[in-house]
Amino acid sequence: MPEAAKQPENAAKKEDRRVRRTKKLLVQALTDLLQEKQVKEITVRELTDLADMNRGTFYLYYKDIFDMLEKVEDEMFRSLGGILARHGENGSVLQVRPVLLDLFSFIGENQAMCRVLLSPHGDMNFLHRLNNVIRETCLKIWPQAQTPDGEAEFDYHYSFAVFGFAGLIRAWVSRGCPESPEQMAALADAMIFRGSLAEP
Amino acid sequence: MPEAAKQPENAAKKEDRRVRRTKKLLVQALTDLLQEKQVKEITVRELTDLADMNRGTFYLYYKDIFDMLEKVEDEMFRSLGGILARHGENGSVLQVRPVLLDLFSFIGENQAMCRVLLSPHGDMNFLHRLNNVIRETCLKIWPQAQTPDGEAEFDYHYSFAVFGFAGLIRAWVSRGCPESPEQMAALADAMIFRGSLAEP
DNA sequence: CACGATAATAAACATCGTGTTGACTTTCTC
DNA sequence: GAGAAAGTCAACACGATGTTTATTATCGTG
Repeated sequence: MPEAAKQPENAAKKEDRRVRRTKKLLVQALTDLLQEKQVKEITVRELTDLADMNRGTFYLYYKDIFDMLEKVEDEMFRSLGGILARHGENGSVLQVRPVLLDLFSFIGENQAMCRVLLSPHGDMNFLHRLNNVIRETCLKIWPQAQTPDGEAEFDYHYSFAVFGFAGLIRAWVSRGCPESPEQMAALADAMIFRGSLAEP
Repeated sequence: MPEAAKQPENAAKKEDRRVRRTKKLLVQALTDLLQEKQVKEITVRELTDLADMNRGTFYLYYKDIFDMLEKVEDEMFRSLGGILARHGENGSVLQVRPVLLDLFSFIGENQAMCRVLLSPHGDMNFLHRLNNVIRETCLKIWPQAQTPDGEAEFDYHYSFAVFGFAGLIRAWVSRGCPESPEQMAALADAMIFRGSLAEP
């Protein structure tokens, strides 16, 4: 039985306009609510009320609020992965500054979501996923960084760097990103490689 | 009507033995549950079931699960505040290394709670409170650190340092604290003041 | 444009956790 | 030992959940 490929596995095919609209409204509502309360305090009812849609519609796409947050993060990491991959594809040794610049540009474009994810109401899992993505990318495309002094040592250095990086991002977006991505890239570069509280 | 001071406002007075036992059981149960699931997924019922006590008893002390977590964190920050205050009381300029040593010792003693608070299931608010405590302490007892280059600049440097510090702690406790507090203090010192990915 | 397909709505449902109450039993402190 | 306070047990109304059904609105395509 042929049962021809009705829906192409290639999910790149654009979604129905109604679906896009619904998801966008839900994400917008979630972003708004996350500014004033914890994820755990948000109910499906108030989310759909704010988005002005039927409660049942939510369950067409998400299992619960947390599942939704995770899928939103998935989308961010998909973009992030693309950025990191582009810097590693030419085979040469990674240049740090351009990567940082692209990262800060991307973050600036996604201010609202980054702000809530790193806020006190935010999601610790986001930090951990960020840690893993950057760590593994560095392992792949930055050979000389591997095992500076044992596996644990490596873990410690990267945990510090990535969490510190996240802290910098948090401070930046919570101020509304007044500095340019170039300035922030330079600042991050200095703090990662020469110390965050070092005397100049 | 006299209504003499029945319960002394001085809360330092030891609690009833039953209260101590109940709270300890609840904290233990919470710590256990946080190892396998998000805060938001924990119900009062399963918490009290695990602690083997009546559900109503929980509400004698806490409003809900999140309120409980916050009170547990309060206790940690109370201890932490004491540690930081002791280093600042002699009036002299702060010595960084001894502070770091005491911090890592304290964290080692509170491994279980630190592990869950900084895990993917953890609490972002904990990170922010940590940030504020350390930042304000430094402002008080470390005069030369004030406004290295404007208020924003100061914020960026401390956010990086404190979040990085938290990342280091996370990596350490998630490995079971195999290194000594002395080793970790030295490592943290180096990363904060000379960079986390600097060449040696 | 008109068609079939599919997304969204509306209402109803059982289920579960919540937070609070009152009467009781146990345990602590003095 | 006596009085006070903590813990237990059962019950309650309430609200959010997740699922279902029939119905309507909107979409993409030929």
